[in-house]
Amino acid sequence: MLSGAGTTRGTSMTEQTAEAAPAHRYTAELAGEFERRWQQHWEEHGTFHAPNPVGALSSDAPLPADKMFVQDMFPYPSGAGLHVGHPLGFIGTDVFARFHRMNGRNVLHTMGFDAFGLPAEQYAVQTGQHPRKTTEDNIATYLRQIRRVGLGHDERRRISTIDPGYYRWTQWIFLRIYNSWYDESAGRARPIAELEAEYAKDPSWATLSDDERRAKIDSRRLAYLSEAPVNWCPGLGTVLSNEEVTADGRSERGNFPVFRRNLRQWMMRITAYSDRLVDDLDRLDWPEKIKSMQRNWIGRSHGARVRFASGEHSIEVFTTRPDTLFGATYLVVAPEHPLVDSLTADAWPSDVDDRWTGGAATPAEAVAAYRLAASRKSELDRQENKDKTGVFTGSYAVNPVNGASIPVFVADYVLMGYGTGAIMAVPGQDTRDWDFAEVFGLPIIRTVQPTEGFDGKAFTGEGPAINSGFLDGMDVVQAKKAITEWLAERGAGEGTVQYKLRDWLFSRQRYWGEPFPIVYDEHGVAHDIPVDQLPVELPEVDDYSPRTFDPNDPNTEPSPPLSRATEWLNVELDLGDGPKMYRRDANTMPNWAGSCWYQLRYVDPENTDRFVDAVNEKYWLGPRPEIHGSADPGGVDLYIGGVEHAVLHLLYSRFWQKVLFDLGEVSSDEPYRRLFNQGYIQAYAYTDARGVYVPADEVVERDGKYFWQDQEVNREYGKMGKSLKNVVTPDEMCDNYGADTFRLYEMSMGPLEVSRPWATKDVVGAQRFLQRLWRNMVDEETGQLRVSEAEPDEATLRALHKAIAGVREDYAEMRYNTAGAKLIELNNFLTKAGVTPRSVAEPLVLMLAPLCPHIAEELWQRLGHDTSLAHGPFPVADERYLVDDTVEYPIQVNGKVKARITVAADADQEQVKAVALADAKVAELLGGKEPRKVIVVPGRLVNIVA
RNA sequence: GCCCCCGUAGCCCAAUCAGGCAGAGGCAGGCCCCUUAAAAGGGUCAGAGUGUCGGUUCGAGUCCGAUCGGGGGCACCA
Repeated sequence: MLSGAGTTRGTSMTEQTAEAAPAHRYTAELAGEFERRWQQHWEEHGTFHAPNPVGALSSDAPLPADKMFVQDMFPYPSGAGLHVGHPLGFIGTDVFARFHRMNGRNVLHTMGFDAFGLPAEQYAVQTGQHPRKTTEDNIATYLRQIRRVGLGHDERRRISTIDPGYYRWTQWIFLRIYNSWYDESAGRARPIAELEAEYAKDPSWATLSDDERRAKIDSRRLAYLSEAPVNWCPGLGTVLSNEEVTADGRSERGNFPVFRRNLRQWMMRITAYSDRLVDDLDRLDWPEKIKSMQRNWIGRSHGARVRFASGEHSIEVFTTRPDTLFGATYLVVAPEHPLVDSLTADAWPSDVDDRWTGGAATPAEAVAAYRLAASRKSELDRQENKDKTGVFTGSYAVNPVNGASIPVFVADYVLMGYGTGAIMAVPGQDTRDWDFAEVFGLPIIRTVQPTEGFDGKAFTGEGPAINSGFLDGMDVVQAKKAITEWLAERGAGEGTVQYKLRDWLFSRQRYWGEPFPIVYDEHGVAHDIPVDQLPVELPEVDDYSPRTFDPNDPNTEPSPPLSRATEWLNVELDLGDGPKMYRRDANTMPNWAGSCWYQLRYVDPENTDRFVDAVNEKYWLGPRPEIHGSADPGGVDLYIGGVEHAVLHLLYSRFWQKVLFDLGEVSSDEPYRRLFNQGYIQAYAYTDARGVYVPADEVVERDGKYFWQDQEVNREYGKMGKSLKNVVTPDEMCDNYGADTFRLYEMSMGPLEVSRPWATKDVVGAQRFLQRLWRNMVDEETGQLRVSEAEPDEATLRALHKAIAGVREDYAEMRYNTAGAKLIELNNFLTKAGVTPRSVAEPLVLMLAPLCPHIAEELWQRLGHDTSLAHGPFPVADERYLVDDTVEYPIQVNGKVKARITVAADADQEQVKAVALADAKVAELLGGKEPRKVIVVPGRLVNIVA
């Protein structure tokens, strides 16, 4: 037994049962015995091997008529092992995969490991054990745990991102991206060589120096080095992507402060794909929640840039509401805006409002003080304190639409990182501007007629334009169009689209990641490693840690561990102009790199010539418009995982897929056609009076209160975790109940997408069902089969076919909880009947197989079949038994059920009505009067309105 | 502050898409059988009018509008 927690009682009870129970009862021991046997059988027979059309994994036998690619989100092999929450989605995909496999599909279902990552590296830093060793040990544990659950994986397709044979191709894809540029006019990525060829057509190209040409090319690459503000996290010793930084400016992992620093780092030009990443969401069968999170993150907004003259300068603002231009009563620029210094006037105007000066004698003093204060505010301060602050620059700008002179302010409610870092403030239609205008006593002009009865401040709704000259009377959409055209004609602005999405920071200062396939020459110029020299393998090092610093000290520099591996770092290579010394890139790729393309490697894991063979890729992942409609992007048929990767993995992966698609490397332009988010298994945890967690399995409930060792404890609801002392493991469940019981229980707890509390005491219900089903087919005393060869009666056939029809539909719709209930119902029918006809037992076993494959295989074999049921057949309902001869109608009088009648199923509405009115109880209630109305709902009920 | 999802027996959930008898299934509970005893055995019984208010309808758990409670996402993004 792996874990001692919570198993003492269970084990002794199991042993006791085993002693007392009939020899052939379906107990945890018996289940465990044949579960191990069937797991071995499947492995030895390659039961779940899905043949490829071509290559190493192809087969001589003809391919099945249809395919199905089912995938779980790439697990990280944590050292803590699995708890019962982890396999929930895995079982969900397994049931789906098994159902479709039984229906004759060629089903690809496997699982590999996203194995680079911080925990193994941190463990290595503490213990000196190589992260590869830690990771491989964890993978072995993980595989042992999932094997016990009976997942039908094609184990030939197991991959791991840390294998050089895998990350060779991760590096190869990086180079493909590096050697590409985005052609805006074509709307797709193209090889960088084609850009160079286009540049070369221009005679001036030849006049440029090598360095100038290189710089021009490099600035267009989809993977590029950039000296730009990045998220520097001293506590982790690495930089982070925007997606890895929480809204309050801390690292998602470790919760350390993150600072903006200018550093030279690798970036991925994901912004080139902003529009396609938004637009193509419409072509995906994904939960709306995830789509809206991605839309939100990309943050596309349509608007206009407008230029306001201020002295010799021009201040460009971005607005989504150009229609409100007549109501712009002041401008605001961000404290970091490059024009701030030149806009700052020498002296205040004589009539300056006291509120505008910040108490300073000159604008320069006021602005300097304000900028200093703003720079000291953390992201968190800026967010939490929404009181409007700012100072007047002393300058005025001209509103291009009416020539009005309006003051220019510096205020930190305008962010340099979005739009142009400057806004036109329209307090009448914007709450933030209204708040600011109130504090500073600025004029407010309404330019949209508020709806009647509106008594709020800023009006952000729709309405006709007012106080807006030639726009008056237009609705918002018309006015936007008209003013945008007006501005464009005068060169004062133009329509534009703005995004929140930023390029993806792609380098990390860690050891345990993919090295970059890049070297630098003596001039610091980057060169890519020739493809035939990949992979660039990680060197052995003595010290795995990056330098970490005081988490609160932003004035520190990243120092990656690979920069100390000097022998590896400095390398002699022949890159086409003879052997020369180069210096390797000491950064590694972020954890997300390996998971950006793993579905492609699952398809062709052993291919050494290509990352995936084109024929295999098209077969498993290609678009299938004939089935999914003309807009079908292709991709994995069902992808199940948690919602936490909504804007990380799922966005990055889509981006890589699109680049590879543009370059002609793959046939689908989306990686995951259908996405499904499973819920989480949650658990109760208990704390004592000191707030210390106590073992959850030792807590007892009395009168709605909870006690541990006779002291009352406080109940919390949430995650399962070691520190919360409430972990339940799949190993315990397999030991105490068997894997099939565990699978059935997890799938029966509720719909897959819903989070639910774990309740070990409820698991017995699933076991009892399997016990009864077993007993209906196998004699508990002798172990002999006890099915009847006699033909079942009509009622039994009706129960069977009703179950078949319902269960089939439930599996197809992933309603496993109701599928399980229907199987229990059918089994209860057999229990009551006291006899199990073979012609019912066999379909029942087959229908049980996706949920509980081991017991189903065992019974199938005992029923006399010598091949696995993994490939079906799955029963098909006979329509004959789905329609009843007679129907019982409840009779409502004024909406309340008062009587029941039974009529022939083919009776028409008039006949049903006649029988209903003739019913004695109904006649009595009507008292001889004519009903006002009689409603007959065919097959359902009759309602009489008296 | 804005947006999304969810509130059904003591508990987990069906029925909500397409309005038509509130119950498929499980846990816990009562009773009976089996057992020297026990149960993770067998059988059987009971239990809520669907968070609240209002509307539409012959008829509402289901549709619409409020409101309360829980969960999640976004948040000075112009």
